[in-house]
Amino acid sequence: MPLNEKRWDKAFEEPLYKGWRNKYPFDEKTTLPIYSIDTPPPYVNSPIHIGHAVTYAMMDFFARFKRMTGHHVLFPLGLDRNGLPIEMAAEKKFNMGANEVPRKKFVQMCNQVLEESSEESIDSFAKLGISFSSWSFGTKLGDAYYTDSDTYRALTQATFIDLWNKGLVYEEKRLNNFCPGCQTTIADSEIERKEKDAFFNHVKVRVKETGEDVVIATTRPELLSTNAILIFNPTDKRYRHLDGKTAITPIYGHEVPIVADREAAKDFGTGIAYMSASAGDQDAVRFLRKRNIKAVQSVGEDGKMLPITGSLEGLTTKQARAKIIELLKEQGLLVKQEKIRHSVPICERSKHEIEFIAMKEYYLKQVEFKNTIKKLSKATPFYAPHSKQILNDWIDSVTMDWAISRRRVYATEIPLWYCKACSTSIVPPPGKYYRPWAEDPPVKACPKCKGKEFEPEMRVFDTWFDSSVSPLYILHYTDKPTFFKKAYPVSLRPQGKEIVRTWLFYSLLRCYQLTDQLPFDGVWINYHILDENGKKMSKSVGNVIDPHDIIKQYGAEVFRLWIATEGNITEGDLRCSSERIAGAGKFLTKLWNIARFISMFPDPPTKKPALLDIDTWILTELDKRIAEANKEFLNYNFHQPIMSLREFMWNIFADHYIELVKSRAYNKEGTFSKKEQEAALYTLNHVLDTALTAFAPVLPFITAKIMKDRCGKDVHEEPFPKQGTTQSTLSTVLLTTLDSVIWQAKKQAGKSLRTPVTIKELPQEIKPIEADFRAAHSIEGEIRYKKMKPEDVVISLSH
RNA sequence: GGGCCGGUCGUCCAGUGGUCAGGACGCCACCCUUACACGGUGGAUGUCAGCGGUUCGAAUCCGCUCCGGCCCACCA
Repeated sequence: MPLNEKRWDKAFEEPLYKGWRNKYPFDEKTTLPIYSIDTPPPYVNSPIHIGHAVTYAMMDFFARFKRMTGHHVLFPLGLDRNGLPIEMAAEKKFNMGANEVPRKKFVQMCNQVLEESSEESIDSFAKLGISFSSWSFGTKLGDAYYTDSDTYRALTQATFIDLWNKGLVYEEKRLNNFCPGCQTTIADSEIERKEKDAFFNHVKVRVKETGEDVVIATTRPELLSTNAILIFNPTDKRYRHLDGKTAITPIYGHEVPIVADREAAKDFGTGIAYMSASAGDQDAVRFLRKRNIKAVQSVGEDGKMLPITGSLEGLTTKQARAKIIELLKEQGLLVKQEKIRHSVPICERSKHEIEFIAMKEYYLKQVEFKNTIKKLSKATPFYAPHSKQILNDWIDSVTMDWAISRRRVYATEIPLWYCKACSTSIVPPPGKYYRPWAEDPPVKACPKCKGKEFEPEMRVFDTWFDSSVSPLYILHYTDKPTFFKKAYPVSLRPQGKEIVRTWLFYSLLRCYQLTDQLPFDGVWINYHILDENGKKMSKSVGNVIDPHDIIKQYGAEVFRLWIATEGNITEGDLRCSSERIAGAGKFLTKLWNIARFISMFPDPPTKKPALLDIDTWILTELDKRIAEANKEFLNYNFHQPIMSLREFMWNIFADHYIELVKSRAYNKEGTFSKKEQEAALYTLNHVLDTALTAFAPVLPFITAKIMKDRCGKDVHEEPFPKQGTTQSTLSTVLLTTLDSVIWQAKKQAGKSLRTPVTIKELPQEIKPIEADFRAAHSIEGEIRYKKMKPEDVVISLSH
């Protein structure tokens, strides 16, 4: 059946993607090998950005390819709805703090925000033609899921209970990263750094034994009350004589030791520094742990100074800093204030400066698993391989266990109660979703002291504690153990490089702790989409490209083709410009017209006819590309094979083969036999069908439409083409050069390409295809064949 | 300070030892040749960041340097 429309139109996409919405459900009873993708649930609160669009489209390449190679694909859609961003959105919307309203009310407020923002983001995915297993939210295998659903939270809690019972969780009071903005402890991985202006305050300190003054430099003078030690570098001659002496803390008069320590930098500040037991930064935290100095809190959980700081009590750290500077000035102890720029730790979400406060938190053991995770990392293939380094670097830098408890509201509750009488922890049985703050404990009396009064745990989990069990969630770890056993590990974990230290690391840790196995068969790491100038896209800069607009303007298919042709996102960042996306679309028109041309001829014979040499030649060329696609698609490399197929279709198949066999396909003058004509028709159709099938994972729309309109078949039900066995000896370079030489000769003479020519001698390789060649170039007269280069062919124009 | 990625025509990217270094977009010229002017044919444009080394031969391998981007560790 001939194609009617003159060119590909993005309007063709809508009925197609609508038709795919329920086309690829997951059947747990499948006998096919299972291929599962642990999709990264995007956060609902913000619309899908271009990076999501690109990476999800690529996951769709993988899913469609795997289906065509005989796999049953689990490709779930998930949305992440836990955590701070939702709380912050709710606080903003209702202009109320989370702590100002009853918990129940605040959870309702969060739910309302979620209600309003959830569905919109899915729309872009649908338009992109993503073949998710399901688009409806539910609890069946393959269903779309929310990370805050009761089922998901029940799984998170069940895994906590398991780890608790295995003795991998403990509670301890330690200096922790505390974000005054979020009012909660946060993990090291949630800390960013920011350059800030500050004053380096040079302060005199009296040495007790010698009576001399040394000058220390500090950016945090408000922590002087908890001064624990003065340090200088052992190689520093200026201070060597002070080793083992005693310093008297200014203002407070406490006596502290002076010691030599390698961590003191000779050339920084004055070379001698004080270390506060309340820790001014992460480095100090580590130092205190090393020297076994007991942490003393000087800043309260509300960010205000505690009584230990004397006259600073009740002030914020900022006010306290100003006040103590005044006090030091009054006493003549402030030598000078030097303006410096230094980096301070800030919370990656609220951007507040981190305070280090001693609080009791739950920890999950991870330090003792470092070597194990290193091994898991080693055993897991990464695409691209060099991305593994990001993970290994992070593993090496882990020095403390993971603080998993958070003092927030909209997240999975820690499922614990405590006996009021004897403080025994009450752990419920796994399998249900528990909200201790709203429910009674699972026991009537404390198993230890028979007490009947209980205190609920109010804290929640770090959201990565939820996300890190996504492989277990999508394969139904707890409720379908038989299926889980068959399908685990997940086939592929695709994710961004920026969450290697969180999502990937924690997933490996937790899934291993729970299952004693590698969670993934492979990890695919994507880099980022930058704007056309190579800058990171951000709302404040205003260089954000919305995938919605791209799809609206160019269509999803153009966008998908651009993704495959622009470069390789597993190798490095890619730049995105709408001009280049538009340029990619030209090939769709070309492909459409190739198909339209071929579709205008009568149907080819169903049985393969005897082919002419030139037919075998094009099949051989096609085979090379099919072989490459089969090999590279397996390694998640779509860029090269698609470029190569595109080049083949345009510059070899259309430009040379089609031009050369056109006359035979029409056979208007009866120059060719019916069999020969059929051979051309067969080859034209066969190449087209094969190429369309090979393009189908990347270009699902146009290939489906062409296939359907021409012969009623669904290209996505076809098996991926296998490499054929055709062997042709005809040289592609020779043939294309020769075409070119003749076209050029006609052009230079200002003649039409149909102008008859006489060519007395041609390279001998052309002899087997003489009839096609003669017809294509309108060659008249006798031709002799000999060994020669195509460039040396003499063309004489007949008229 | 450590790590990763990159530095190839005006622009964006391929190319990981072997003939004149490819493509796309853009540019120039000619052509509406009955699938396609979102096309065709042809053309211009590059000391492949720099220096040194390995090799018969290097954009490609090794070393150093410089320049971008990102991550980590950082300085009281």
